[in-house]
Amino acid sequence: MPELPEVETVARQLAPLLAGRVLRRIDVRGPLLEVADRHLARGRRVLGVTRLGKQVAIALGPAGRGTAACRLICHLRMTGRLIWLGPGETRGNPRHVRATLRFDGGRLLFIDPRRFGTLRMESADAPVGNSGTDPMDGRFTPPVLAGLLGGSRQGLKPWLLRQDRLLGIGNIYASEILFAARLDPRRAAGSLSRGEIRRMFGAVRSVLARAIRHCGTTFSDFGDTRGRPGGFGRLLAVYGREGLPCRGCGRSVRRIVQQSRSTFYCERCQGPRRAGMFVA
DNA sequence: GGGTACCTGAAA
DNA sequence: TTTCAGGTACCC
Repeated sequence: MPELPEVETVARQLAPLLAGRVLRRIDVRGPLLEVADRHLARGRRVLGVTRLGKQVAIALGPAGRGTAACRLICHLRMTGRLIWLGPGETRGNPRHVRATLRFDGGRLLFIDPRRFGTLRMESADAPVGNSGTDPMDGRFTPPVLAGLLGGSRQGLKPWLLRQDRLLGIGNIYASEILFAARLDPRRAAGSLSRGEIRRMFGAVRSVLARAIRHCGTTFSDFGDTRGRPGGFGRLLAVYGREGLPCRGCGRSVRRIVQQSRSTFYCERCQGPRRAGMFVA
């Protein structure tokens, strides 16, 4: 589930649950986190929980005099989930628990069936990886987007998945953003006009912001005792809607494959502009 | 650039 | 049984 809106939701929900708590111990199953790093985490207080790209960052204070602050970075990849359990609380017998972070007054379960997810410890001043621009950051503007698109000949949809350009966009929101921007996913990323870049900028912001407001597209709770999916799923315009009528024009939504991954779009709404073209 | 691999489970 | 899945590292 985790693209930017889902990870943002997780971080926002975790922040008030974890802030101020002391991390007592981390138990792992498998090679998720080195013994030395697990030891390093003990006894530290949580300063905050934020999103870094698609990752959840748990900032930890120093462990004593002369020690530096650090942070735990969790990447959920495809199937990772973070579930908070208060004192004595249980959730049946959860399968695929890869790590348990034990705090005063509760524990955080890292559940990940496919085991693609990662957990690592780094120093608080480590540079944020992959160097892409966060599209929800105020420094992201249409000229910045224009610079990132540069002269790229890559298709727009594969381009949107690149974490060294924009952070946090994945396969669902890439299709949704291009539908909102009325841009063909196969267009070369570097071929957009200034007006099209403005449209794309607006779509990136509005689609992600709306998905965040609806707590993402699908995922089970945590913090909340009931399993509750994100509310954005029913608002998807094209993703997962192959053959269904486009919400804009009614024509059936197409699915194509780009770089071995599904792309959904509407040929009419995202086709070449007709205005200004010669008519036969 | 694009294809494949990583791993498991759900759905076709 | 086969295919597909919200991510990304690594191969040519």
